[in-house]
Order: sequence, then C-alpha cells, then structure tokens
Amino acid sequence: MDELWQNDGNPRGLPLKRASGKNQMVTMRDVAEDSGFSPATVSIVLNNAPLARYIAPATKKRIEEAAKKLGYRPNAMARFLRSKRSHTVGLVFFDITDPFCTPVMRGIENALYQSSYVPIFADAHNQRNRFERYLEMLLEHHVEALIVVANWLVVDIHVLADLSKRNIPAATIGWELPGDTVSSVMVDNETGGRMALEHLHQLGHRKIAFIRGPKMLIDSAPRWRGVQKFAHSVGLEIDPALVLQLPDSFDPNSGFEGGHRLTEELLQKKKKFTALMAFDDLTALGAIRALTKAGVKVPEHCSVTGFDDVAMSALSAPSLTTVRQPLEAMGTNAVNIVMEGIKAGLEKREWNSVRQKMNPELVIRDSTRDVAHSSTD
Amino acid sequence: MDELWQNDGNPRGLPLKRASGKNQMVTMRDVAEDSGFSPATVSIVLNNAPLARYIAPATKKRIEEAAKKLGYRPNAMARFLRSKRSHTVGLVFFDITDPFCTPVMRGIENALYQSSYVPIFADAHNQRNRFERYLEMLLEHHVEALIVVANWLVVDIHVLADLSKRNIPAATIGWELPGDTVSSVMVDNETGGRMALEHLHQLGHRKIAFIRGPKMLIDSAPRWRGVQKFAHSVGLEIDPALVLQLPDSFDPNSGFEGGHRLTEELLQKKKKFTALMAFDDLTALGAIRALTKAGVKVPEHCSVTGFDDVAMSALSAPSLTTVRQPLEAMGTNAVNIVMEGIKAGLEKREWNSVRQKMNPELVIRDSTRDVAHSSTD
DNA sequence: TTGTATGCGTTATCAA
DNA sequence: TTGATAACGCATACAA
Repeated sequence: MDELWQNDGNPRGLPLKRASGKNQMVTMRDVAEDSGFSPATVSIVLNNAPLARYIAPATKKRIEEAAKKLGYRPNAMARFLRSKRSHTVGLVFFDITDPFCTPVMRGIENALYQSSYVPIFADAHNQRNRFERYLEMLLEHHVEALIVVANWLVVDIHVLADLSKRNIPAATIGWELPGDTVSSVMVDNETGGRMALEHLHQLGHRKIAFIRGPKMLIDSAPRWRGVQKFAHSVGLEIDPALVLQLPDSFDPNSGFEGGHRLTEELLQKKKKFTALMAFDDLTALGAIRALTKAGVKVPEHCSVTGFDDVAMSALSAPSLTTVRQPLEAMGTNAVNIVMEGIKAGLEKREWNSVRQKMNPELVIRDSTRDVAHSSTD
Repeated sequence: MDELWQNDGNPRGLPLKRASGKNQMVTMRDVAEDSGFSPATVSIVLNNAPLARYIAPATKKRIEEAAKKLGYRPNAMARFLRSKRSHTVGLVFFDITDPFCTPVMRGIENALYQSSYVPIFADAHNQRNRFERYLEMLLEHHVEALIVVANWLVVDIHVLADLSKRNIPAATIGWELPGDTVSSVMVDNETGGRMALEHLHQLGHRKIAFIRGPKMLIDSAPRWRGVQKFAHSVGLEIDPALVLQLPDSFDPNSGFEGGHRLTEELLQKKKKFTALMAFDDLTALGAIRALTKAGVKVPEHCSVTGFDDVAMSALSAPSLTTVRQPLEAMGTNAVNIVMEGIKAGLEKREWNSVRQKMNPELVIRDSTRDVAHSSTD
C-alpha cells in the first residue's frame, strides 16, 4: 500500500517492439529484407554515412521505418571488426573505496556519455597483479582509451609503455608519470597547501600543527612545499615539533585512523597550538575526533583544515573547512583529453599528451575560526 | 625528492613483449604462421577447447610459446561474433552519488573479476531517459547480464520486459519488481526496522521519535512495519506526534537535510523524547546535527540510530549506531545470481529468477546509550 | 592429431 | 542512386 512503484509503469498493454520470438537477434540483413533494399544501403542509411547524401529520401524513410519496426540495434562487436572502433573506454580505479573517487567517476561517466562512449570499469584494489590483469582484459576488449584514477598508489611505468606502443591514449587522474606519453590531470597541490595555511594565518593563527601526507603519495611533497613557501613569505615560523607525517599505507581510508593517532601524539607533547592543518579530509576528521575526545573543542579551541572536500566533509560535525579539488571537473577533463587523442589517432595526426593542473578552491566551513579565544594548553 | 615513484619501476631495460611496430594487432593467424600450425589448431590450443585433448604436447608447447612471444591477445569482439559471448555484464546505478553504492559496487566488481567478466558501467542520474539510453547502449554491446542498483528511484517495468524477452538475466539490488522475471537482492527491511527499535527499547527508551523514509522508497514501508510489529509485541506506545516522514526526493543525499529539518520540527513541539530512530544514516546524521545545534547532546540526552551503515557512519562524531546492510555481499550475490542465469542460458536450461532477502546486522556505536540520564525537555 | 572451409554482422570498395 | 562482394578475427564442423 505504501509502495508507489506498482502504479508507476504506464499500463499501456504489452511493450510492443518486435513481436518476434525469444532471443532472435535482428540484423541488418533482416532490415534489408524487410525494407526491400540491400544490406549495404541499409548500412549507409542507418549510419548516415557520407554516401547517404545520394540515397533517395523515400528509401531512407522505408529503411528507417523497417529498422524501427523490427527493433534493429547495431551490433557493437561486429561493427568493431570492421571499423576498429569499440566505443569503449577503460576506467581503472586504484581503490574505489576512497571517497575521492565517486565525484571523479561521476565526471568521467558524464563526459563519456555525452560522446556515446561506454566505460568498462575496473578496480585494482591497490594490487599490482590485479591492475595488470585488468589492463590485459581491457586490451582484449579493445578499449579506445584508458583513464586511470590513481589517487593513492603508485603506477609503474609498464602501463605507459604497453599502452602508448598500441597508440591507446591514456590519462591519469591524481597522479602523474615521468615522460610525456601519458596525460595527467591533477590539482595544483602547492597552491592548495598555500591556501589552507594562508586561511589559518589570516584568522590569526600562529602556533600551527601539521599532519603531512605519507611520503609515498605524490601529493604530499608539493602540498608541503606550498606550506613552507607561504610560511616563509610571511615570516611564519613552523615548529618542527608540531609537524608529524602520516605513515605509508595501502588503505586510502587509513587517514582517519592516522589523523586520530598522530593528533593524540601531538596533544601529548603539551605544546600549544591553535590550529591544525591536516593532509586531507579523512585525516582532519580523525584529528577532530582526537581533539574532541581530549576535550579540545573545534573550532573554539583549535581550528582544523582538510584537503579534497570529499562528500562527508560537508556533513561532519563541525563541518570541515577544506581545500576543494574540482574532482568532477578533473574527470571530465581527463575524458576530453583522451577523446582528443582518439580523434587524433583516427585522423592519423600526431598528438601530444597534456599535463593539467587544476585550481583548488578554499571552502570555509565550521571547523576554523578566528584565533581570538583559541588555545589548547 | 620526496616522490618515491620515480624509482619504483624496475629499470630492467625496455619492456620487451613484441618488439614489433606500433599499433599492429597480433592475430591468431600470426601465431599460426609463427608456430607453423593452422589457425584452427591454434584456436583449439589457446582456448583449451575439448579437442585440445588430442593435440600433441609438443604442438601445444610451440603454439603457446609463439603466442607469448608475439604478445598475442584474443580479440574479445571477434570472439563474440562466433561464440555470442561478450564476457561483459551491464551495471546500471541509479545514482552513484549515494554512499550506499560504493560497497555494492565493490562487491559486484570483485565477483565479476573472479569470473573474468568485465562490467560496463552506467549511471542513470535518476533520470529515466538516461536509464533507457544506457540500456540501449548496453544491449548494443551485448552484455550477457544486467545488474541494476536501484536504491533510490523507481524502475519502470519496461526494463524487465525488454530484457527477459532477450533472455538476458537481470538482477536488481535494493529494489524489487513485481512478477518473477527479474531477480532481486534486498536487505530484510522489516527485520532491520525491528532491530533498531529493539535496541533502543532494550536500552530503556520509551519516548521515541521516528523519521520515516519517503513514501516513494520501497524500503520505507517494511522498515516501518518492523517498527510497528515490535512496538506492538512489547506494548510500546508510539506517539503519532513524534512520527515524521521524509518527503519524496530524487536526491539520494537529501536525507541529511531532511533529517535536519524534521528534527528541528520535532524539537519545536517541545514533546519529550529520549531517542530518535532515523530512516537511514544520512537522515540520522542530519538529525544529530540539529540536536547538537539545539544543545541536545547525543547520546547523553538523546540516542540516535541510522540504517545502512555507509562508510561515513563509522567516522562521524559521535559514531553512529546503525543497522548494517551487507552491501558488499549483496553485490556479490547479485552477480552469482545472474551468473547462474547465464550458465542456464548456455545450457538451454530453464532458469528461475530468485528473490533474496539478506539479514541486516545491528552495529552498536556511540550514538546510542542507556536511557538512565537521557532527556530532552 | 591437425588442416580446410565457413560464417558470425558489419562496413567499405567497387561496379552497375 | 543502389547492389554485390570481400574482409575484419575467431571458432567450429568436417575432412584428412
């Protein structure tokens, strides 16, 4: 009685479309026979091939009607055999579990959809074996391009070699490879790091603690560089005792736990700090948890910033001030890049890979506040 | 200097594998010529076809070596043309943005990987047009089965008709259709509803507020039924003034806002309640936000339960007591179900769709507490 | 134990 | 303006 869906489907009798038997595939030949023309003509018409210009309108109409009547659907596989185009793009995530991935995925999917491409999805679970096996499978399926979302683990150069040799355009998101065969889309980490610190500095914070990213991650170094440069430019002193670093880890969600633990360490030092800049949002959330548990209120006693702006940052309590990566746009751009590559390949043009750095954006929420009455001792 | 990845790839010279030219595809014929056997024999050997039993071991070895040497990779498209098998499964999400989806996806992906199937991914953005267009595309790519993750919006019966007519096994997760053509995997919502209330009841709560799910959602009714049945069985009285309902919405993340708003309404009534049972986790998070803002501490003054156990529930502050849906297992099971369907189709057996109800699990965290000192007036 | 021939559904070339 | 034909890469029935 509560389930509305039962009435949702409009009850206009049987869904028509091909009254024919069970599993019969409708081929171009069927359309040809039904319409009284040859398969060649049918192909030309239904694909709107160049030659379609010379086909009589009446013919076109009859063919199109026959196709619709029979429920004809082109066979992507057979089509590939001739055209070498699969209308398929490989999409490899290093770990879909990372909240970073969802918006990126949305961006990619949406852009591909606009081009009538279909993504073949793979999740490497951060395992190299799995990554390579998937790569193999994607090549068997003849994806026309590859997008790798490598936010957390390292991609070995193999990928690049094997792909570029086959002229399959590839782009990475959240990582970049040496050399210029593979395109990449990344946030400008240095600017992002600066933004976060600048924000805290503007709020008047001077005793600031830092939780740096794991050495393993490509983002860690430039983000920290941004911090250092800004600190230097305004004469802010960074107390080494207040700088900790997340350990390397293969679990993209380990940041929470890491942030929690390192913040506890920080508190044990009994060194005063009025703000904490965390490597990313999960780390920040873990830090907030530790602070709160220790009776340090955020943001009253201590401001905290994150990085990424994953979905839960807006929903946490307090909501998180963070440096936003334009994740969805990054997905979109990666698609546009490889699409260019595909087009170039089709036209046998040379094509250069591109390296894109996207601008981050400071999102101010409730976890940061003017230093006025902040204190942690 | 901090970027480790530069040393990661082992620098063992050039990646070998096919020293041949650029984009040349290696076909079975190449392997045949190189090994000195016919394409038929090569096919038999490389596929381990039944006839392979009769092939001389030496022959097998030479063929396999040639294949490896040339870097032969079977062409999935060409293979499909003969075998009618694409080794591909369509995966349609109604809205990937819902945190519900990630673990489900992980489960599906993992199970497919075990069977060497590859998922073609689609996200309907909750739009029917888009859903139908994707369905079309998936059919053009001849997916062997379809899995629909329809947690939030309504699937119209069309799907079913069009698919079952083509003998493509289909399963839905988080939704079920009338009739018996489409399999489904759902959590046992009624039991889950009961569990949540039972937990609160055991903690001594008697004045309990409820935020029910939107009418539109298939989960709402049975979950509420579980609540009512349990309340009745223990003689718990449910105050209608403390029962609110989320409005229908197409945004799976609207729960947070809805929970927030409805909880404010609830507080304005000035009616005492010591616990709140929310429809799902996001709603619970929204509710907690509203309570906290109003000075009502969770769980000291008011206990809150969610439903689903999405990733952020463990990370929120306070962490959320909730009814866990075994999302990953649900994904796995859906795959196993359609795989059975595929196998049945191959063997021309009859096959019955299945409807699975999975057991939920109560996860007790920090948002619920003994009633002893709870109060909201 | 292995090879030959055929066709899957499509598109492109050429001929009519 | 349209049709006949061949070929894409593979797997199978049949022949050897």
